Amino acid sequence: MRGIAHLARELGVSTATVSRALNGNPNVNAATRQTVLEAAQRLGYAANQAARSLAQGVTHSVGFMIELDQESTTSTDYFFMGVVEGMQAVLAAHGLDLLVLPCAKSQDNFTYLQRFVSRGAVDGMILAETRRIDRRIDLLQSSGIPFVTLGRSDSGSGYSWIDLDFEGVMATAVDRLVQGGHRRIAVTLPSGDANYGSIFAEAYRDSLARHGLAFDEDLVILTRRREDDGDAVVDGLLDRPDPATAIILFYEVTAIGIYRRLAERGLRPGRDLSIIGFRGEDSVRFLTPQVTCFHLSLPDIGTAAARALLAQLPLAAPASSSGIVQCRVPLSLVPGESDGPVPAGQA
Amino acid sequence: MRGIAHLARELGVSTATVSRALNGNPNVNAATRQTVLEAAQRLGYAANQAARSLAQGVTHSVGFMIELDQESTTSTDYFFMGVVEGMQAVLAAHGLDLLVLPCAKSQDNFTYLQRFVSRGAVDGMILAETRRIDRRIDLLQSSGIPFVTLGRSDSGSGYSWIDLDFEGVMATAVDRLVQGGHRRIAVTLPSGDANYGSIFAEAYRDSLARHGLAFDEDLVILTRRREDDGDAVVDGLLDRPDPATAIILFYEVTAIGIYRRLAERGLRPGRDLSIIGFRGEDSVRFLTPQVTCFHLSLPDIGTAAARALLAQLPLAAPASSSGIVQCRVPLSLVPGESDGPVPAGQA
DNA sequence: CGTAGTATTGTAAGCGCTTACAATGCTAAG
DNA sequence: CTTAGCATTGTAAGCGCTTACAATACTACG
Repeated sequence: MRGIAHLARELGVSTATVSRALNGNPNVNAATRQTVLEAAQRLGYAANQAARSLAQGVTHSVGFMIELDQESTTSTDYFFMGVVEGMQAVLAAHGLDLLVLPCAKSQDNFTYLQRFVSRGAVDGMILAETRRIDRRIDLLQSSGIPFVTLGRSDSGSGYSWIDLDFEGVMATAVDRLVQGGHRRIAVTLPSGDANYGSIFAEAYRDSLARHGLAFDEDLVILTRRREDDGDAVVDGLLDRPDPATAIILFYEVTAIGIYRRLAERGLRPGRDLSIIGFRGEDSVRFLTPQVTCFHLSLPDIGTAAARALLAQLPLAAPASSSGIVQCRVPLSLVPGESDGPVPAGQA
Repeated sequence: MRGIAHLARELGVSTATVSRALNGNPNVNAATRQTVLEAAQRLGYAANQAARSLAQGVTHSVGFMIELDQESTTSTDYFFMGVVEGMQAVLAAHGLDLLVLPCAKSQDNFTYLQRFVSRGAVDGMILAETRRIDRRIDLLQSSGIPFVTLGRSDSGSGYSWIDLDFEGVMATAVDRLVQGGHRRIAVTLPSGDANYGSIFAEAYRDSLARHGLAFDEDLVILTRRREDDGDAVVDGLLDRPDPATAIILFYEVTAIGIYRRLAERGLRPGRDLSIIGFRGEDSVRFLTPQVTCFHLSLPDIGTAAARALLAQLPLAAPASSSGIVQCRVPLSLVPGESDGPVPAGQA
């Protein structure tokens, strides 16, 4: 606690020797190192972080910037923990600390990020909830600090990102439904300005097009991440001359409301309306029939992001090509009974 | 980006003046300050964090240590974001940065904490998931760093903590049930070693005792935070000579499984089994009949913790008595229809 | 025995910023 | 006209650590 000088004096060596011993510098007598390490342990000494950073010009920590949104607080939550877990594991293995930096939705996320970056508080950054147009990316690129984003963006160019394979998910889902004879396939999209909303929407149109199905904007419904929205979805899709026979949910939790509403109307999921959820969530596990959905390992996202960042850090990176990683993490389909072929005699 | 010296040279003043201007030191000519601030803005200058910390001996940041647990990931969940939101708001208002520090369950949380503390990486600490015996508290106390815990512990003494008013919750719940004629009141408790489990259990026994009800350990059931456990709960409580007529749930999500199982047995929540949940959770909102439960503002917990910490920091703390805050945040009962009087003709 | 070469340690110069203290230029009182 | 007193600015000494470079002590060799 009293600094390296204290420890050095105690041992009768110079601070340089202590520093070298502690940092694994090879130019130290093995015996000396041993002594120093023991003494450090005994006296509970740990190098002052600020001093180290200042002297080395490196912080040994990376930031993960997340946004706090009172509204969708519970949604980010689950996603968050799993991802952080993966990141933490990888970074820790490389001697890096992960600092989760929460930015209130109410404050300017650009300024918030800028503070940490320009102050040199972290060696690298990971961003979440990327927007289609996201100034933060330009900021990071121009500042030259290594970074990775969770989610693609149209801003910046040639930077590393990790994203979900929304295209693959959508293609698989639509293929499956079309296979079952569905031609009126609806979709729910997230309200909000994160880029994944747009991507999911595009993938939807593309997939329909591939099968020669017309796009009908009446089959597109914006939802929040709440079960309540199910009523509107069901009534909106079925009470029309050309009702939808299937729906793909961005927020799987919507299934709860849909199931309830269907039950009220005496209808059954998988027969009267085929439902495919996007991302297997605990809160939907108990529904009967089981929701057909796509699964995903949250920690894997985190490790992927962390690795992508490591590739850019001046650590043991053996000149790994460009160092840029752009990866769409695939999700696997977990068949349930919430979807099925169009009943004979229906459109 | 190029340091305060660069800025100073650019302006033809000394670094001291620049520093003073930037830090709001009153001994600077107003005009000079203006010039400096403008130049800093224009050149995108921001003081190096490490250098500041080293010179000032203060980091202007506080850590919030959380534990990542793949298993119970969903438990910490929902809790996290809301609480962080409150903390962040209060701390930011005082010019402090909040660093969320995730510790993998697999690694030693004591060592993890120690690193950040002894390195002087933060000015203060907030701990979550306090254990009944928690060495981290002793560590923090002996290190002298200001800290607050979310949850009580038997370790340490005279430190600040914020916790939920489990006692109040339990008393209210039991009172309400007894009022309805219940005398066989069961409870579910969290498995795991966090202290709140023990506290909830004690409060349960105390409340029963207050009403002269005997404690029966058969009425105590350990659950995880999953809806599945409902089956065991229902069958275990009802299939016995002296069945329980009511149950208080630590994890409200258990209600989902209970409802399902009751339905399978042709029974109805609120009539055949009274249910009171502990903490209103989104995932249970959709159940019918609505679960009677206790509500809580997550951000309030966060702000309370942050304030308790601020009281210990050498900021604008006007000698606030001892600076120690120990507070049990009350929860409000939100009546639903999942509980009711014991039907006539029953035990 | 002298010397180049190697292993180990010490010396001291920063890293970029803050801040006590000294210095300067004024203003206003004597 | 002098000088005490205030406002403003500059000078320079660290903060605790790392690291280039110098110094020292050995070892092995010719």
